[in-house]
Amino acid sequence: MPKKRFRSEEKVRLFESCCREHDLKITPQRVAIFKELVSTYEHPSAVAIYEKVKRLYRNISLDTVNRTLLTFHKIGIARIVEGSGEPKRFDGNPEPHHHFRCVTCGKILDVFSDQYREIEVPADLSEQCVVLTAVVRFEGYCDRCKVSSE
Amino acid sequence: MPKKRFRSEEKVRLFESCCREHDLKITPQRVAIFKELVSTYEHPSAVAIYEKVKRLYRNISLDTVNRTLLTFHKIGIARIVEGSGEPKRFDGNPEPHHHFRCVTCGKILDVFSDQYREIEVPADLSEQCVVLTAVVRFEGYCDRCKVSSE
DNA sequence: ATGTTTGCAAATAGTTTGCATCCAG
DNA sequence: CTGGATGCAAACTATTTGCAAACAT
Repeated sequence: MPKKRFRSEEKVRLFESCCREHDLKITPQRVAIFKELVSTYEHPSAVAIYEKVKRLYRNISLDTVNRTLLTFHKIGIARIVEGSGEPKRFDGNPEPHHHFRCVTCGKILDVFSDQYREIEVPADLSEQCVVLTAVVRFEGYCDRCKVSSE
Repeated sequence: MPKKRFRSEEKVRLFESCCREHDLKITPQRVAIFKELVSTYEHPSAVAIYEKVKRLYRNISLDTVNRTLLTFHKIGIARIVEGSGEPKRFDGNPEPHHHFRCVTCGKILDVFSDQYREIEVPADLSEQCVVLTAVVRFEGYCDRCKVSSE
């Protein structure tokens, strides 16, 4: 039996106990979506996962995939790495700086920090790609929202 | 006359020469949108700018604001700091790591780098906010797309 | 003069919501 | 059994596109 399969089954067991912790039912759809999510490095969209999972579960709906991924995000199993769902936000400040984003209210703060004035690009990345920008992105609760999150 | 006004007019002159460089016509709408963009730290959305500019130009359309901001982004005057327009993308890898995003094809690469294993949160930020995550976000052209961009 | 820019309307894409049915616990 | 989960349809939001009229150069 290939090593990969062992790893995957182990992950699924961890996933299932995580579901129980959060009072989420372990449905075949959720398991399938989870397996798909952790078996790729492609940072898939909901549609991409939907296409793959549909092979096994012919009549799964895209909505279920969407809802499930958001649920995974809520309980910390998945991260959203692109597309916040919020409308585009613009910044006209040309000075190099970084950003903090409040996950509750969406407020964006500028972070001017000497420690990150110049971000060094890892060698193996700059060998592969043309890197134009490098920004540190902090997320959390802003001064207003942190109170209600305690 | 307040200092702010001088600064603003100086910026507008720079803006106008930038427009000429890129063969863009200097329209009152563009100037108004530019002024609004550079006079705020709120990282406004197109709608937010639209609301403000509408006070001066009663019948400006939201589409113009949208198109103008995208144009600004294209010529390097504005940065998009939230909402790529792309659909949400998910990552099931729990290991701390960073991301590179290709601005052309949208591909996202994982960046595992020792230099940024633990990102230090600037003191003045952590005093204000509860910081949950800190990620370096690189952008540029991936190995495939860099060829056509040369 | 002329070609870009604008404003309007319609189309599109991604996501969310409401609701009846279904199924895991 | 029973409440949460699912699938379907419809609603909603942000954004984009097509086009005629208006305007900067």
